[in-house]
Amino acid sequence: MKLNERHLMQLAAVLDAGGVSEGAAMLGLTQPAVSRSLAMLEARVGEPLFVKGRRPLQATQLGFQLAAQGRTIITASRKASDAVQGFMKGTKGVVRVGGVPFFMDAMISRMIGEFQNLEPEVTVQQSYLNLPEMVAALEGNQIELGIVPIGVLDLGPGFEFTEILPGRNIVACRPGHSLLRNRRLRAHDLTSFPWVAPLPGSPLMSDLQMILMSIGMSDLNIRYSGGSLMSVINYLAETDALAVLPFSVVFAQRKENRVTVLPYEIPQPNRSLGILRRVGGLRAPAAERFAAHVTTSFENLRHIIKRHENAVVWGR
Amino acid sequence: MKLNERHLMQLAAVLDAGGVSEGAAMLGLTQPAVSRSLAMLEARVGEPLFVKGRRPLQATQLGFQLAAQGRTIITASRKASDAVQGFMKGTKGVVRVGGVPFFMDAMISRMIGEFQNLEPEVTVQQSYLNLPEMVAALEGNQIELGIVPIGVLDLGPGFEFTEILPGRNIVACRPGHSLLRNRRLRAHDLTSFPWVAPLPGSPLMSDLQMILMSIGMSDLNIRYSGGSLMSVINYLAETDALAVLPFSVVFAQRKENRVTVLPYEIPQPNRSLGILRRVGGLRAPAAERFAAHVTTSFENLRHIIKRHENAVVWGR
DNA sequence: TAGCTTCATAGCAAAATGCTATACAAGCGG
DNA sequence: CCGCTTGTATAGCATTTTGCTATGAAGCTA
Repeated sequence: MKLNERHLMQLAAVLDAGGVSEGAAMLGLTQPAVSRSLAMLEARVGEPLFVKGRRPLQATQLGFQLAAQGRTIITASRKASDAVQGFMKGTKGVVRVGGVPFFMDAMISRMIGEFQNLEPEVTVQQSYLNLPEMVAALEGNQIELGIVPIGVLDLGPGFEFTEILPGRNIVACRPGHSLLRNRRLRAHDLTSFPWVAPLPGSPLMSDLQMILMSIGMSDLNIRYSGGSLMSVINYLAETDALAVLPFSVVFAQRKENRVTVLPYEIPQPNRSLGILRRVGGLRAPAAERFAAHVTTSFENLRHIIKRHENAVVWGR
Repeated sequence: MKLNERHLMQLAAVLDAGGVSEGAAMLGLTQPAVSRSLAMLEARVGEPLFVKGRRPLQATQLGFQLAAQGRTIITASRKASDAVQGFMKGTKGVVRVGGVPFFMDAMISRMIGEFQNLEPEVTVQQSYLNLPEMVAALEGNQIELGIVPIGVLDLGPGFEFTEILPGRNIVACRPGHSLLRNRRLRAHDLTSFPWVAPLPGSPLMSDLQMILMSIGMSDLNIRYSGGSLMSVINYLAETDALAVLPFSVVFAQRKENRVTVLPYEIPQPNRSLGILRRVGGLRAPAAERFAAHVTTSFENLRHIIKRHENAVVWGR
């Protein structure tokens, strides 16, 4: 007993509007069209849906039950239309963002929150990815956007990279660390403390290698590795350990005052944080909106950093 | 932007089945039919719903969102079909029962419970009506069944009355009432106690008038009136008041032992409790089932009463 | 009972839907 | 890398459905 969904919708409209003519008008149809639909539905069902010879129109119990389903069909249909509208305007839908863990935790998660204060109907699915997986995920349409630091731009065609912040790493430690009292730090000062290692495969890991070389040490005393940003910060706050972190990540934590910058010059990576996406990919207006939001947020952040640095010699 | 609901359903089926051909099969259609539907939907939406040139078929985010709506449409449609099936078998739907208050409270409410243990998907809407309103409600299709005591069967055509229990009233009082100790009660013994009056307009009210006449008193000492069955029983249990009640109603309360029958013969009404319904009315299989259940329940009750009376001279 | 309003039916044109047959494209194994 | 397999898109056609206008029938109200 398969019923015609259109008929169910018309039934619902008629009951809600209180008459065939009104229901037809509500759907933008003529009265005879709806009248026939009801007759066909009734014939299909084999039971009366209306009490005959009654004005104003009165539905049977079965009529009410079917109308209830018709109503949910109407609702679903309108939701579908709304989803399309919202998708095109970028005010609805799902944005899947992959990113390197520390930046996601330190900055992007906040920006997602800000963004959703403006666009509450956009859902964001965050995932943690480093460059290789990110490229694969973009190509496989698993994510719309990637947040990643990239050096040489040799990703081939089909990808677009929007720079949002120049890469700049620092050595981080807890406030009150004994090294902060030294006027001029030497390399061997740093090697006498334990270090936190970033995740293997992350850009920071190769940066740590660079520092190692510049310091001239073949290996550091690494006692902790694998933690997320919160873990690392918690760890740094409790110990005298040192870690290589992006400056902006530490800057974003300035209000909490749990980590600070050790004034020691380290070699800087030739790399920028940016938004990676497919250029030939599918339209995803909500993702574009989010990308724009992230871009302007970082633009603002850059100014804030500059003002901050002018005001105080931060980290000393 | 009005989308075709059928297309949305097909989209959902295709995504759930994992392919156009499988989705088509699931809906009992051919692959080209569904393929074209998807193309039309995509054209209407103006955005791709599938990632092109990918096998296995991969939907876009928008495709997923629309499919979700399609899925609810499919569900609603199936629910509508189920509602029809259930209606015809009498296993689904709404039964609206009107009845005289005391019988509804004493017996029918229990039977509704029993019935729904067998037919959990039938909803029952109970209302309290006396005969005139009940006839109007049946004619106006506000209720399917009425439970009412009727004397002369002059309801005109279009109504059907199924007798379920002969009318038999008794005088009720609390167990331990002083009158129960009297061997032979006289009329004036009863008039020296206060009485509970039934609701005005109820059959019991006219029965009370009859008793009044048989006792030869022009008025009784009425101190309480208007209560539902529970109120009346609570009242009787607390006082030495007397009340005219249908025997079966008191019998139904025998386990609680809060009211009992005073062994005094009163004139019996020429009236039977029964189920009233429209004969030319709409089919209502669930209501028929319920009516059958009530009928057999009362049939059983009649036997139980008989056995009970054989075993003990009840009420003394 | 007359008149008004509202629903049902008739008849027709246009669109949508379904089918079969066939062309096309993506993955896969040799 | 080529052909094979599998699955999707397109073509063409018959049928059904859907929409409209015009008109008839039926309740309600005065």
